[in-house]
Amino acid sequence: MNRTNPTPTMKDVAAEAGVALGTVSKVVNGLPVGESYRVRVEEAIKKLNYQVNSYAQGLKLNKTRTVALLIPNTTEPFYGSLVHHINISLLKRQYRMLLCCTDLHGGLEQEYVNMVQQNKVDGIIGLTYDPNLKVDAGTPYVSIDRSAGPGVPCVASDNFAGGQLAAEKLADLGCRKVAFLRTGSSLANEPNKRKAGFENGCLSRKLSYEMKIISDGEPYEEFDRFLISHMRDGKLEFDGLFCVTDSLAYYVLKVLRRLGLRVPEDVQVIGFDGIRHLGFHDYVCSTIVQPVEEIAEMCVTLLLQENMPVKPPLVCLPVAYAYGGTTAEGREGDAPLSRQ
Amino acid sequence: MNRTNPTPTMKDVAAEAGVALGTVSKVVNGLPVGESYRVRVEEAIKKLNYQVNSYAQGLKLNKTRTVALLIPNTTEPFYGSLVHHINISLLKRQYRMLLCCTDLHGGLEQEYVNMVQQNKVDGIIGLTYDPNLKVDAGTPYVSIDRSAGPGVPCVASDNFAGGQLAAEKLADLGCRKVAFLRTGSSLANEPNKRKAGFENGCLSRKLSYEMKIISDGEPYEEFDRFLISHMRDGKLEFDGLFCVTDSLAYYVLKVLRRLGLRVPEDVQVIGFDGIRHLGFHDYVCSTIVQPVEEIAEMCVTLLLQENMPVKPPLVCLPVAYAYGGTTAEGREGDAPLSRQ
DNA sequence: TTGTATGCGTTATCAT
DNA sequence: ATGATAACGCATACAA
Repeated sequence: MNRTNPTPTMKDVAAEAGVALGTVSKVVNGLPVGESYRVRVEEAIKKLNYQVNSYAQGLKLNKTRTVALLIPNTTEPFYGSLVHHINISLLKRQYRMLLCCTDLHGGLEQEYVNMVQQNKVDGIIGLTYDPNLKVDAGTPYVSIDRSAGPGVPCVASDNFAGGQLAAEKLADLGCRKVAFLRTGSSLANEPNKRKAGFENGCLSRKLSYEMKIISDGEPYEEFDRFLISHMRDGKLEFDGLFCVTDSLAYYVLKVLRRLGLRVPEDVQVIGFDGIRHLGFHDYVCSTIVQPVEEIAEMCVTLLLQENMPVKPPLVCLPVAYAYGGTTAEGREGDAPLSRQ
Repeated sequence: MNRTNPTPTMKDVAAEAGVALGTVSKVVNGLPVGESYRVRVEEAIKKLNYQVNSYAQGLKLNKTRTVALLIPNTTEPFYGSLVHHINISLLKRQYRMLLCCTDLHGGLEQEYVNMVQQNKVDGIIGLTYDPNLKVDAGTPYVSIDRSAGPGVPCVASDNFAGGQLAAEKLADLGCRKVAFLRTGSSLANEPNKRKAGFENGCLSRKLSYEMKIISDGEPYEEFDRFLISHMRDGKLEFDGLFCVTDSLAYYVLKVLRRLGLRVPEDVQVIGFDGIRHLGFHDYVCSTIVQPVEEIAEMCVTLLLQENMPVKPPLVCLPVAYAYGGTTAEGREGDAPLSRQ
């Protein structure tokens, strides 16, 4: 009544309750305090609608309950899904999440790291492409899909096993001659292991295979040319294709359609990621599904885990095959989900 | 050298440079200071790798350069796109963004509002569904797609015009009898105006139309039944469909295919949102495109605009039609973009 | 068990 | 123009 304080502080609460400042702090933090005091303080808190100022708290404790997530964007489904699940894992633990989309211009990643470090985040989770990103040693850091140096855990799907699984599936489904199609970043990261896993699977199943790998700048049309060059009398030499992502598979499916090839009758296609159309409809294609939720949870767990003498340098989470209409397989096992 | 301070403070910089604390502050904040002092301070900053502690700054200034974004999720493409562009608009202005995905359980929206208010954000942008969400009067707030009471600007696409445009397009493309299919939240929001706009367009073009509107809990199969009930000898009574979202259009396209109907030959379909497959491939369908980037920019501008005596209660941004393969139209004008 | 006093790192007000 | 000092809101060590 005496003053019209817009946002009440602990001092106001103390005055209102007629107790000392420290007592209020203890009540707020759940420390033992006399019953009668506790009640009075809680009443005052309710009455004034008091909330602790997390900036004052953060300054004092040097802990902010805030984590930054660095990711290229939230428009591509895999990233969007990752962001979503990391956000939920964090919120579950009462942690706030600072989002930094990095792909507007290259080289911005370091800038964001600096920015969030200055903001005193308690940790950083990053899916980044800057090979020599420097994050302060004092800031806990977990990297997704890319090893970021010693001491920094990397969380990823088991990409090697996924590639192998793709080869095995194609073999099981009757393929004799397959191809691996890849595009993407040329720097060392976990998804690159899909290729090695696929090769390994092909070899162990005696599957004859070829590779078409284009690098970042090159146009997707290279794949058109590759496929056309492997056509004989309107038939494709391959009866199975493994695309490094569902996104690429989507493109390739369009090319195949244009070439008059039927999927899966003429050629079977397996992608990677486990993307669903529009977020929750059916799969884009038969695919190796990344365990996005588990990746999210693992990142958060590793990041926030205290007193861990040594953190695992690389955590690979199991992938699974899912039928998505572009393989011969019927619906046993993993049926494609659609809304409802 | 004397002490191994993990993170240097202004005091350390002052000591290093041999100047007073206040001088350092001025240099950091770009206030006028003697040239020789400035140089010495800047050198010390570089040497110690000093960064201002934004928590101390936030406490002092009661400004945090942080905005919270409340959104259902980042897995559905429209939301993902919105998050992305808002993030970019904010980062451009050196603002940080706190992300809160709200759809894990209902009713959590209020909890997040409290949480971020306590975190002293400078503002909140929300795409929310809680009809009686209470945000502190002191916290600037901008709502997307839903009016959130007096004094709170609402930013949305021009949904009415979009609905009308859809009807006009269908009429232009030769449709005689069309239907509007809708599902979604029953509470008052801007997207609901798509229906009124569509009706208006139909009336002005003398298009005969019907509506099929199902509410939140009901299964999508209601649309199957609706369409089947309007079949005559294997032909659909409608030659045009307007779906309230691209997501619904995607579902409906599958139903139509199952029913043996060709799109766009037998029936043309227009959706709403302007979603692209996997984020950057072609459109899901011919569609009314929401200007997501402009919505994002408008939200941020309105939110951060100071000294605005009165903020606009409702801002409607122009939509556009885009060809996406499910209408008769050729590729003139808005061709469907695909990678490359 | 409760109250008091100090300091977290910064900005801003005031003398100098 | 520069330097000392108080205050932002909170937690905590210490005194009562």
